[in-house]
Amino acid sequence: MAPPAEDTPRAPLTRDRVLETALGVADRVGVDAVTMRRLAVELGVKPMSLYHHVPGKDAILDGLVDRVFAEIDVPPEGLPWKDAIRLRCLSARAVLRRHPWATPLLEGRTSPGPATLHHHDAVLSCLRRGGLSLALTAHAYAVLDSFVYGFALQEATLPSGGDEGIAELAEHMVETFPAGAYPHLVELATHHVQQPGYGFSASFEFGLDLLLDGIEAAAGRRL
Amino acid sequence: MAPPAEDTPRAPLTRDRVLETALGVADRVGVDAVTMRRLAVELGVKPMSLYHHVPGKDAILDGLVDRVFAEIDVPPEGLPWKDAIRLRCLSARAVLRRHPWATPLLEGRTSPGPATLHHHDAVLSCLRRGGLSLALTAHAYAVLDSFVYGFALQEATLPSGGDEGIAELAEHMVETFPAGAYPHLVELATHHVQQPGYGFSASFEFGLDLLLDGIEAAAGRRL
DNA sequence: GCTTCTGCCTTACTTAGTACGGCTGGCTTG
DNA sequence: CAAGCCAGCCGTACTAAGTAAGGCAGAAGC
Repeated sequence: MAPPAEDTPRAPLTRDRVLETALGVADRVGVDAVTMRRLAVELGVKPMSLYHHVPGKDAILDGLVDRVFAEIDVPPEGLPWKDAIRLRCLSARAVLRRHPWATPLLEGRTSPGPATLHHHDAVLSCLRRGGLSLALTAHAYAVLDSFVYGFALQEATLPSGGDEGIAELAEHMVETFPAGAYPHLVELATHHVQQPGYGFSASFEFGLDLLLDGIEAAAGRRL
Repeated sequence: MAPPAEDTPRAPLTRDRVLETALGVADRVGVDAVTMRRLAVELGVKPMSLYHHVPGKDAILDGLVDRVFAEIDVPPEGLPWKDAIRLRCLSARAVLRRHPWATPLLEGRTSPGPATLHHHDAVLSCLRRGGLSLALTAHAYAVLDSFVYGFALQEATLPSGGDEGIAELAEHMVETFPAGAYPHLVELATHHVQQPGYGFSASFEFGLDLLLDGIEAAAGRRL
């Protein structure tokens, strides 16, 4: 059937193929399914063979985080800092929506990879070249990161079905409340979340613009 | 030695005592040390006995999260919404600094406890009674939560030594960089973080006030 | 005094990460 | 061309952790 010269029983194991497989498993089944044994099966190999290419499971998770950072789009050159940062934040959130399992890993992982470091450096570069002082840059950096990760984290725990999924969840939760308890949660759940046109996502741009405008104003005051 | 009438070999096991012990272990050793076996030892009991008082480990983690929420201070009555929310956010962050292990647990846990729900309801109540529309309340809620959790999450992964600890970490990291790479990270680390008077914490109030002012302005525009 | 029930224990299974050493086939080297 | 070496993979086994199933003993009630 196949040409006998190259039946390639399988490609040789490499760190890269391990990470590739891990990313696939995480996207398809969830990050909890990323176990050494599972990866071994998917690669047609025995568990301990993985250790010849990665130091251990932590290194795999570190590698996954770095791959996710690498997916964040780089904005075109020449944009004003505010627009460039805005695009980066939007892209970061989009990436984290594609890989919801990744968000809890982002923080908490020590030893950032090259893509991670490069991303952070690029953000700082953009702010500084926009004329922000070092002190204000540090504030902006901390604040924007916090917001983007925090928001992504909330989205990651929400049901995957998007805004209708949220509405469904809200209905479920309200049903379990003791009657009369948490009136404002109930109000929000029934009169807002379950209304047509609701979108949790809209809050992201709302908050992001609040922060960006505020940073811009602070920059104008030479802070 | 001891009075024979009541040597109280040990208090009876209860869900509350289990949670109490778990909280202690998490604070002293970290949340990873909260294992069923460890809790059993601390309570002078065998592991499986715990299951007669809690359904499983997840329930214990849920309980811990709820206890943490319960520690958030309630602001005095009669404050303007902005001040009241500000105090709540500051208190929430302070609580999460006391229990750094808790931050990654907050989101991701399904089935929130009564203290958690009550806290959320109180925040919503405050915003609505401040005159914010339901839509703006939803935005404000999502945005503030994201920021507070995101910031706390960053703090949780930072070294516990406070701002000097950060400076030390920054120095360490810079040393591992290839020469010339990540110039802006290096600049930030050496010319800002390691300067006397630096405080990562200051960024929290910076960002919080940006958000609160922005929300207030939006409320003024009757959004 | 016997029953029942509550509270704790015993045993054992499952999943995961990973330490340690063995085997083998292809490439280097004489 | 043959011998050997080594990179890459495998087998075995240990540890830690969650938890399912049933047993036993002392206290409370009939």
